[in-house]
Amino acid sequence: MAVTPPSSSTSSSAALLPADDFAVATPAFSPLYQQIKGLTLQSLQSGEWKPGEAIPSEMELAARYRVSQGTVRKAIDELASENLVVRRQGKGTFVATHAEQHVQFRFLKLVPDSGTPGSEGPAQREIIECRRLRASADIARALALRTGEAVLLARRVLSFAGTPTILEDIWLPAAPFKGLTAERLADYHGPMYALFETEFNVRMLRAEEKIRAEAAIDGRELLLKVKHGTPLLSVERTAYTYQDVPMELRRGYYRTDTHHYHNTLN
Amino acid sequence: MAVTPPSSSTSSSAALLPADDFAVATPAFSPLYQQIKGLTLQSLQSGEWKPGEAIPSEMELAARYRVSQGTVRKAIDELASENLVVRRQGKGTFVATHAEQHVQFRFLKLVPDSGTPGSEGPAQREIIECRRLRASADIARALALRTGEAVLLARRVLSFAGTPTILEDIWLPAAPFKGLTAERLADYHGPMYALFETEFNVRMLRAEEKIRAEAAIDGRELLLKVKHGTPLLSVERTAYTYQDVPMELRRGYYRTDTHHYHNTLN
DNA sequence: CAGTGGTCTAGACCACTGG
DNA sequence: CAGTGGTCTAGACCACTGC
Repeated sequence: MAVTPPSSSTSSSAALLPADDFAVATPAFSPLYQQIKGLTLQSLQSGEWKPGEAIPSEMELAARYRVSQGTVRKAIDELASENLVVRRQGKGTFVATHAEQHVQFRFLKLVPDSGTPGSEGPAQREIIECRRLRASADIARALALRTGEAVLLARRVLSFAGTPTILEDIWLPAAPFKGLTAERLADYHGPMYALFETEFNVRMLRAEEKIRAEAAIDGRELLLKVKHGTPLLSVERTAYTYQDVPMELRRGYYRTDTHHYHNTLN
Repeated sequence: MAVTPPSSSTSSSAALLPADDFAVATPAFSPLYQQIKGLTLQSLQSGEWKPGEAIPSEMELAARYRVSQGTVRKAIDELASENLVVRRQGKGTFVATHAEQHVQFRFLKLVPDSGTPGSEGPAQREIIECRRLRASADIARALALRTGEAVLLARRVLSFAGTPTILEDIWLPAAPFKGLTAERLADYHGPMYALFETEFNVRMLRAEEKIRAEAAIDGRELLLKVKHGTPLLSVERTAYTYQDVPMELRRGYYRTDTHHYHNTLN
């Protein structure tokens, strides 16, 4: 079980973790590398290594957990494929970050119809408002809060080449983001998720989107400077941190006259 | 180089493939497993193993290519992660197929707002028309044809629970799909891509989509039974077969009053 | 029970990065 | 040059499937 000297070999099925000697519901065979992955995940979540930093080398981790390098490798492979960690040959393995990541907006799939993503230069941002309020039933459900709990709401417009293109409302649970102000948001240059990492120790790892077509009404036509009733892409995104805990709900309206949402299916 | 007896070891960098002893432009280090992957890809493409069939076991492939099982394993791992092949423990590795795949519509990301995908029962299909015509400039570009080359156009409506929900125009290059008729399409029950596999030996492996919001006009409002000007999701999908050759262009219009496009970001 | 994919090890060497 | 991730091997054993 990864602690025995070189006697016969392997074994695996036994536990490295506390495990379930009692109350076994499912035999639940868990490969060693999955356990290593879980432990590494815990270290990531606990902040033992910060975003952008290197984690210990495969050899070090192998020694720490008393397993072979190959087993650590497989664990880290999975973390890398989930974008929690980035491997760099010859340098090390690094905790993924939304900052300095050559793709500035990892979760934004809106691209210009012509030209490469980012060819329009950086987006101009304008914070319309930033308030603290109580979660309505649907917001609370999306953020796994109770109705009435405190949330922050930021509304902003992103413009490309001077054309307002994205209008979004961003809901955040107030507790983890204590102290976030409109000024802080407005002054920060760089991806919002990078600010969340450095200031609030909140890492967005994964997101789900629900996309619909909706007419520009209720003032959205004014903020995006389109005619009343213009079809817009409605993108509702829930972003999750460790343990699949939702930490952000974003309701965006995208103009699709000069841009489109790009997706790849495998 | 995978052909040497157990002397010292490995080597890899040398070629299993014809390789580049001359005219070396890039040193282009190619790991052995990538070469095995390439060879396996060729076998898949040539039809040596048909969709749904098992490919040789890892041991057999290792013997065939004179490499270790682990190297074959890594090659197949990548093919599996690209959904070209499906592993089933205890049974073998199988060529992926769009038929009998528990997800009936692998590339359709429209799901009902409530209930699980497919909970509405099977979609009703209605072929509106199916014609042979000459490719316009933009269709030709998307399908990597020359303007004026023969293409097939099928227009159909998919309904869920009696509600027309999807209207799509499907363009196919005429040559590979010789003999495809409206009757064949209408009579076939099951995923269209499954029919393509069995009847025309065309496998859709990957697709890209461009999504916009557009108003229902030009008769689309009639086919989808919505008011003129209703916002619809416009989904333009290009599907690719081996070697990234485009084999289908699909322009769909989705109603999003009862359904939404669902996407996961990692 | 044999055959398949899945896990694990120990050790070797290769490719890349930086001092 | 040493250190890191990346490749490859040979061999053992485990888990799952089906006869």
